[in-house]
Amino acid sequence: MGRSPCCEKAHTNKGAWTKEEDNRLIAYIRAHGEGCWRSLPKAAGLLRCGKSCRLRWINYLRPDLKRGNFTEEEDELIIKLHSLLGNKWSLIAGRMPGRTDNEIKNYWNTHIRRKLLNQGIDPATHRPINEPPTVAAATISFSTPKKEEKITDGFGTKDDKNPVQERCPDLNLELRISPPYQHQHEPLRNGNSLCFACSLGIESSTKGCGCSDNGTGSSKAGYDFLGVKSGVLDYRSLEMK
DNA sequence: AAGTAGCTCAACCGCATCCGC
DNA sequence: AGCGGATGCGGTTGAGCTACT
Repeated sequence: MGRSPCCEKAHTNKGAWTKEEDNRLIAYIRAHGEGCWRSLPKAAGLLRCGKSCRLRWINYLRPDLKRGNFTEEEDELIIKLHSLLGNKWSLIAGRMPGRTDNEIKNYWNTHIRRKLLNQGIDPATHRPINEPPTVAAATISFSTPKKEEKITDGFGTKDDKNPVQERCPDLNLELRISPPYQHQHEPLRNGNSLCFACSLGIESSTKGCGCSDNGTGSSKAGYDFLGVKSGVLDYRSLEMK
């Protein structure tokens, strides 16, 4: 059957945006707000597809964008977040106010990757390139994998015959996480437990999560994954998108 | 000055996911 | 529950720029 194209390609501009187009888009969104990208181009008088408008706004025109070079602190934060989240650029961007996923992705590919390689660190695994295999490996789970679901996590695609796993047999690519050992015997003070996704604010609701946050706010309960709450990695101070 | 190799980043493409019906 | 449209995401491309020969 096939999906219909997101827009009528024969009647849309492509390539670099002109100042005039930018102004039209800015004016329209200021007047009407974001949303309904599909109908926006027509309403705004733009010969662009909705996707293109959305991308232009999010990556370039949004007033809250920081622009400019990344600081050393931002570098380190990107590296930390990437080591936790993999190539989940939108999640990483959500924890870096004023930065876009596209910007971070480009910056990673052009600067940080090379920087890590120069330091002898594998940018995919965040381990020394020549490090011998170790026994322990952190395992992270954002959700219960569906049957036949393939999950990409920045370390490759997880299949039964995952070549990455063959190369790195110590890597547990099931990516599950459990609370620290003592919590398994010692319930949290308020009786709640919280999954990693809710703890980091990745899961926007508990609908598909199943943790016992019950909408009480992810900052209230939960264990301190990698020091997220204790300040080793303090993401609470960072705004969400 | 001309050629070209390398780099950067805005933009595109296709697929995944969400959500209303 | 299933379908289909809308939106979001990550990988990739290519134009423009700079550095080097």
